[in-house]
Amino acid sequence: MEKVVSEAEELPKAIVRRVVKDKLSDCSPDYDINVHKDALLAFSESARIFIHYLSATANDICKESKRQTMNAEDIFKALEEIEFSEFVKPLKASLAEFRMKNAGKKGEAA
Amino acid sequence: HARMALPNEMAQEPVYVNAKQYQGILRRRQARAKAELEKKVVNARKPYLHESRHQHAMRRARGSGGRFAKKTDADSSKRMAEEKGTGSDPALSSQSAS
Amino acid sequence: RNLELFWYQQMMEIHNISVFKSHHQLPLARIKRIMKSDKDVKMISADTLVFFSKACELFIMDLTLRAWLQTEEGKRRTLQRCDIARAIRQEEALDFLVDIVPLINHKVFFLSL
DNA sequence: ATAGAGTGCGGTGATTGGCTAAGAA
DNA sequence: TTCTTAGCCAATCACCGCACTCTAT
Repeated sequence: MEKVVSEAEELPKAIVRRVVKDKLSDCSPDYDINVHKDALLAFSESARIFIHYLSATANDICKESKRQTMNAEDIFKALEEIEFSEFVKPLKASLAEFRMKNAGKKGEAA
Repeated sequence: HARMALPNEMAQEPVYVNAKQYQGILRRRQARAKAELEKKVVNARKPYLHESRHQHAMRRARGSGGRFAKKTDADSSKRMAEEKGTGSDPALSSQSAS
Repeated sequence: RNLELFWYQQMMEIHNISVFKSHHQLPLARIKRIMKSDKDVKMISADTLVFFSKACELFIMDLTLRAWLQTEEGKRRTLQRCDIARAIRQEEALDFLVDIVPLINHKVFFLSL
């Protein structure tokens, strides 16, 4: 008798709640939407499963092309495979963001 | 798109799912069945995650509305000499301030 | 003159970068731990981690929108578990969650992968 | 050579419960 | 209508990010 998943492998409730509530206030700006506790748990769990699902798919695609380390293209392909291609565009934007941040950090010259 | 009849877990009426996801769903289902069989798996949600944080919450000052109140030096410092009516009670009878 | 302008522009650039970067909601360390709980996952690059973090965030937002549609249809002001369950049944791409969020009121809770 | 896993150290926001309005039924 | 429950507050401390070193390729 023990817990199936460690709590350490779950996303923090407050953070999931913030993301959900932010989106809800975007959906319904006129009045506030409450979030049931079990609904929050379902969001958290679904997100966890989504990570595993995307991860497994991207891994398959990576192996399929006989490479060892997963790259961005694998993830984009995986997203299309699991029919979340709508995420690809915003993800590319966040990639540029991340590259900018990294470039700004490492490049030190005067 | 191709769909597969997935036996519903607790009803007799099957649910139709995306064929690509069918295998993965079954895999997870049988993994769970296996774990239930060999480990008597139960999901016991703890009421709280950390004992120390629970104790902290129980120990904290509260307004009359049950909300956490701002810490005052009156209670943090051991025994304040005496008196000093802590006139501050931020708790209002009304919850929303809009 | 030009030197001052140059450094001013550099500072603006840096400011823009630091404004941009402040966009991860989900803790990367937690995402990494979740991914590593799959035994097939060995190494995770920094890029990959950021992708998964953002993808996960997008996923939560997408599921929230679809669930909220159900909340509205029920003319309620509280998003509840059944809203998510019905949203999942309404979109084929979310079929992988059918066992995770069942329609009937049962808290069947989860085994990892 | 590069690039990610491991480790340790600060800094900090997630965690947390009693009361009651808000809302599900 | 009755009755259940989610939001509200903010102080501690577990954990996240980031620095570093070490190892693999």
